Amino acid sequence: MEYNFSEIEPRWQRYWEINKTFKTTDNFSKPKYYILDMFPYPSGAGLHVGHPEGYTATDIVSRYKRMKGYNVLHPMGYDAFGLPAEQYAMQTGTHPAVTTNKNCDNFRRQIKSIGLSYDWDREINTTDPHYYKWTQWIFKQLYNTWFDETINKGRPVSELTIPDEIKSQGKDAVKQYIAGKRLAYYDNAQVWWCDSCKTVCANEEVLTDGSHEKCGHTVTRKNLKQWLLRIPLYAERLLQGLEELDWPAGIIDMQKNWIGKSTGAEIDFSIEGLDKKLKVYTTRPDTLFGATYMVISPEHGMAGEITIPEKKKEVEKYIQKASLKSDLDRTDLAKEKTGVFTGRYAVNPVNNKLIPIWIADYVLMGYGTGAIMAVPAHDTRDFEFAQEFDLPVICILDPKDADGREEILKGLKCWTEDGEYINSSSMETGLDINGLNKLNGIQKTIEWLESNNLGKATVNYKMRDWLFSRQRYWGEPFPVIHWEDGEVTLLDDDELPLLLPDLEKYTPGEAGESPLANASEWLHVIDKNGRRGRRETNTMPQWAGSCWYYLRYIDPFNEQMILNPDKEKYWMPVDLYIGGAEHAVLHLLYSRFWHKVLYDLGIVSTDEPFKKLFNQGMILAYAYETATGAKVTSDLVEEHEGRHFHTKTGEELKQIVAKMSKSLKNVVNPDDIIERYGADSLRLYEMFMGPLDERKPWSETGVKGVFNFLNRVFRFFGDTGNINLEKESTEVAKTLHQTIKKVGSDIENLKFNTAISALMVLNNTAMKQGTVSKDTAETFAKLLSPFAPHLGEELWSVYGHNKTISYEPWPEADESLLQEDSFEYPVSFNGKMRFKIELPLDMELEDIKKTVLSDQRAEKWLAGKSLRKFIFVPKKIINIAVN
RNA sequence: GCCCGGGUGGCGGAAUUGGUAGACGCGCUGGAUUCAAAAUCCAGUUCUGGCAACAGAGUGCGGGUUCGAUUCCCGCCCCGGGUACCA
Repeated sequence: MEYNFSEIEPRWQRYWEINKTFKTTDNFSKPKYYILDMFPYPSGAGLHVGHPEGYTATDIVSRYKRMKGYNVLHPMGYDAFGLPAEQYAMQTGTHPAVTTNKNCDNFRRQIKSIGLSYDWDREINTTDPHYYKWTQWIFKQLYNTWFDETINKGRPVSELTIPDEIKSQGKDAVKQYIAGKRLAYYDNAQVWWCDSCKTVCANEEVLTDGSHEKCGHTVTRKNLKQWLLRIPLYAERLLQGLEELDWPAGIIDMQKNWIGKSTGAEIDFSIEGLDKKLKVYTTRPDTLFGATYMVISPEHGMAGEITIPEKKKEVEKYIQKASLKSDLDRTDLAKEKTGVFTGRYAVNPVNNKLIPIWIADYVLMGYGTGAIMAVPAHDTRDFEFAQEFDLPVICILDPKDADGREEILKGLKCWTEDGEYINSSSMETGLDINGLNKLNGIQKTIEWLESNNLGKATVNYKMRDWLFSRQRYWGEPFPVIHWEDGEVTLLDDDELPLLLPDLEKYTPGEAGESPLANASEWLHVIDKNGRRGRRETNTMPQWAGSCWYYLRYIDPFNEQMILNPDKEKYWMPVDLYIGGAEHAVLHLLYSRFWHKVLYDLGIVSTDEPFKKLFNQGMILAYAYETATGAKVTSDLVEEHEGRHFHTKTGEELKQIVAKMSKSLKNVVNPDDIIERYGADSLRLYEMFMGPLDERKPWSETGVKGVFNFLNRVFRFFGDTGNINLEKESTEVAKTLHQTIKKVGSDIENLKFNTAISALMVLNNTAMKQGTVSKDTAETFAKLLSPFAPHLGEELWSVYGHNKTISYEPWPEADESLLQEDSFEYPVSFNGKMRFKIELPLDMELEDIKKTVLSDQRAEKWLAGKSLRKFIFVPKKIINIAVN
């Protein structure tokens, strides 16, 4: 009988759909398992083979967990706001909702054709007003929350105590005070602007080379009034929370890095001739004695007053140049140090020495206090600057036995490591750290600073406020009105959702405003007192909808509340979350932030949303190039005997691995694979290629390999003529139970490639045996079904069952069958395996020694040598060391 | 520069974390079946030498620890990702 996948697969997909096989109920008595995929942006191009990789992995775990008796929540939806649909609308006038719905339909069709066991009744779409109503509602919560640093927790602004001195200044002062505390605020900000997308973007969206991660165009700086979220207030919580997560170490590192915690001290320097202090932040207060100059950033607020009149012109010129420089490609210019002397001096608090104050753009306004004390002897950047401008270098840290100590002591070389302090005491001020090491030096200096009121220990974070508005049409509108008198109000809950208005045209409004500025009817509002107002024209970034979608799956149709608390308590947290590593800092950090705010407000019961995270690796493709490195599109390549040639020139080509791309013509479409080999083959191949988290190249012959395996399975296990044994043979029984054990533990560890290989071994063993018992066949079908569910169901029905295999109990391995009473020991001489010998497990060591050493095959390795050591490791190895 | 990954046959990849290196699959070689091909089945397949039994070498490179190292330690090289004047 033929393995007719194109008949089998749609038939089971219909069965699942009609019977709602994978509908999840809120049966709180069962143990739950929430398994989530990062939902896709439904692009017009449809699914690529990368999507089914993660989806199949989660599907296997879902099906396995169901068979293990769990109540499984496994939903799917669409992150459907986004630029492409809007750009298409600009060109064609088609409403983005139309494009989006069409693309979602296509995605749904494609996803269903893979046989994934989602509960389709919970499908969500971020562009659905029923959904974004709650995105807007969360924005309101952020707006109405402040962060209480004394208890490290977000609280409603209604619980914010207003200091009396603010109260006494009147209503506006109070409003301003509250605005300064809200997690969401509207303010003038230096923002990154992408001129290609005609929108601002968050720091996180700008790549290292200064390009926009969405479109690749270089971004520029702009000053605009925008919505921002005070995510740094949660920096410590976001950092601490990482400790308890079962996430890839790399992602944890990246998040830690992004948060960028550093500890040090803020130190006040008095300024000669000015009744003001200059505050610096440093991680090395211990090096104060080596501070030979100071630097403030060109944007520093005190630049003007610090600069002496004679230097004004020069300084202004430098500041002007620096401001232009931020518009250029900064990375190229970054290396060379530039700066200008202000003419003014500060007083070093540890020894009262005067040190010059410079302005230089290597000091950034956005970090610390925007001012530093420069210690050229022990900081590479300061050292470079000192060399450039011939400033003194005083070594205060003896590197002891390090290379180049002499040069370091003379200040000719920079030393950033530990050592022993020298030149670090002052009779005048009473501080002396000579002889101490770095750790103690830092501690003692901070104590001295604090007791003399000159500074204090401080913690700093790299993470900045999150720029939360975009000049786009196709996003969630802010439920915000700006009134003519300057007041900003939010809509009431019963006014949500604030719907996106339909537009005639989707081009941006005046002066880079969002297209919503064109929606005049929608835009202008009048309150009951006749006051005029204008709605916020910016929309939320795409991250907004994906920040909390995992919560809505739990209760997708609740119109009264974001989700029911009982359901939330049952289903949260997400037990397993699989998606691409490209979201390491963006989506995963933003989500965690929102979640923590919702937790503080009592809306969710867990502090972290995603317990276990796993990243699937990218699927690459083979590409071809000539000897000179010129790429050849895949349609011009032919293969003979494992070598590759150009179809036109006959030239031999080199096979390389590259990202799938249209230009190389090596993009694989899952639809084609399903048509030729079936969904089960697609699933199986994607899992068999290699470890889930590694990047790996697609190979069509590899698909044929697993297709071949499924054919063999169908021919053997699908033929009841082969299933006639009363009692299973020992060999097959043993392999079967080994396979049960291995497949189960491999699924738990997401090692699908080796699980499939174990199934192949079992199939090979069974086929060799020629006939198996019904129990073996049914067990095999169960083990196979999470991986190849259509074939699993088909076999199950061939065995006479009329109900789905999806909820059949997962087989248990019979350990007694795996017990051995003997073991075939490899015998090595000096670590090199020479022969094998079967020995009973209960044999005494002395007998083993005698048996092995007297074995005929041992003779030649012992001849003329003396026995040094006899190593016996039970059930492992015998090694004989000879001289 | 710094922080993570990763280098194993012709290819994708296994190896219970110190114990038989190369499971499983692809490809290739030979054979069976066939008028022939496809499909299928059987056998072989790390490299070198040998008809073979067998021997030697072998997990990026160089050292080390150990009875024994793909696995642990030290020093390098290459590839991929992240990040970058963060004081």
